[in-house]
Amino acid sequence: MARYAKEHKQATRRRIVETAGSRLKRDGIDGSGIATLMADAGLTNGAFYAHFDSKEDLVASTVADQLREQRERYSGQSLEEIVRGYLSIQHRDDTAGGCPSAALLDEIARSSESVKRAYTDGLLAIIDDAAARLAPDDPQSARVRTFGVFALMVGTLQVSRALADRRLADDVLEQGIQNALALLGAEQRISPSSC
Amino acid sequence: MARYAKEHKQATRRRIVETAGSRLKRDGIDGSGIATLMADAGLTNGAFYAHFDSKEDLVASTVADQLREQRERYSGQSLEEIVRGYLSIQHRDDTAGGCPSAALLDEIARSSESVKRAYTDGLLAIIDDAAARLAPDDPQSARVRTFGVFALMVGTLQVSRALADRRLADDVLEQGIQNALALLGAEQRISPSSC
DNA sequence: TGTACATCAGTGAACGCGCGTTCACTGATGTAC
DNA sequence: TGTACATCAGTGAACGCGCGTTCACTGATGTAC
Repeated sequence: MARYAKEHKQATRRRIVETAGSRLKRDGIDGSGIATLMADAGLTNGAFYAHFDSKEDLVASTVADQLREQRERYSGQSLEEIVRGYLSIQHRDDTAGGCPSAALLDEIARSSESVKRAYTDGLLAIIDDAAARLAPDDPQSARVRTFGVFALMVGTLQVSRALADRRLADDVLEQGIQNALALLGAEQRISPSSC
Repeated sequence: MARYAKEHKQATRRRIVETAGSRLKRDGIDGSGIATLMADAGLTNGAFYAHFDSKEDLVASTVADQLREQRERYSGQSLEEIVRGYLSIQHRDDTAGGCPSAALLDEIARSSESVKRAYTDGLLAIIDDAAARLAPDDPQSARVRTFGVFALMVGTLQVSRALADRRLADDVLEQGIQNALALLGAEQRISPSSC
């Protein structure tokens, strides 16, 4: 009945979403056209609408996929490793392969509700993972504090990327590591021994 | 000799730069066309190139102007007032009238060297003002620490803007205020009394 | 004071191009006989 | 085993539109006589 293995189309869709991840992070949402996104996946523009309702639909799917990938990456690392990797020079210099928040956050803020919803849901999963590790007894209370540390890391990476002075940009990253670890340390101190 | 008062053209240029500030922050760099930017200033697209070499030239000028305006705004406020104003719900909900870093940072990071240079220079002036207040005896040493607090505020505002859940977005802002004040406090403690 | 003129800020149409989206089609596939 | 066929993932040209940029022009201005 099925002329192609039923995984075929799904695999193509997954390939589009994955290559779109790099392209969107490198060139931005407004800076990436459908034809380019499809060419990255080895296809032509016409096939796009067999997989997605609209560009917005692809962006929402890609944002969700990127955050899922980030979440998996973090699951094998300690919180300190996450901070040091996130605020590393390699990550700063690899926008296309890095954190979708740092690459796209202000475009996501300007996007439709569906993109923001995909972003919120995907980010909450990451934050709740980290919060559970930070305060195993009461992860709910650690959620907002974890958001705070995450926001600090995102802002630091973005500032470092936007500075034209490389040495200054490197110093800002290093300062960000210290700030993030200080905030994490302050919060970890809360459960074992207050004051 | 001069058919128009010599301030005339400069005033028009200033008007374009000012109205472009709001438009760029609202719709992004890639999201704002020349014709729209000129219409905002009450002009038509053709006059653009009498004032600027290119769109990039306008963007660099606008980024510099926006940071100059921000700097003036902050000069009349205490550091704590700046933090509370920056991470307020009003600022979060007024992208067009707010901080250019929070609105444009990842597009600036993708921009040409000249835009990044304008951003770096404009931001350094703001940071050095704050560093001088934080550590009057040795502002140079406080520069990078001030960058750290600034980056935390930018990231927090951006995350708050991108979240689809308003209550969560408000909580993130509040947490950001506490984090920023904690980092400022920790640093102020350094000069008066260590430990 | 009144008229002719040079200046130049701003107009608006046009350039080639890429955008998001649509659609008639192609051609490789697995199935049916 | 070999041929005819239905399926449908993917093609590529086309749609109207807005992009950044160029340019021949208009028309209000202040100056010169």
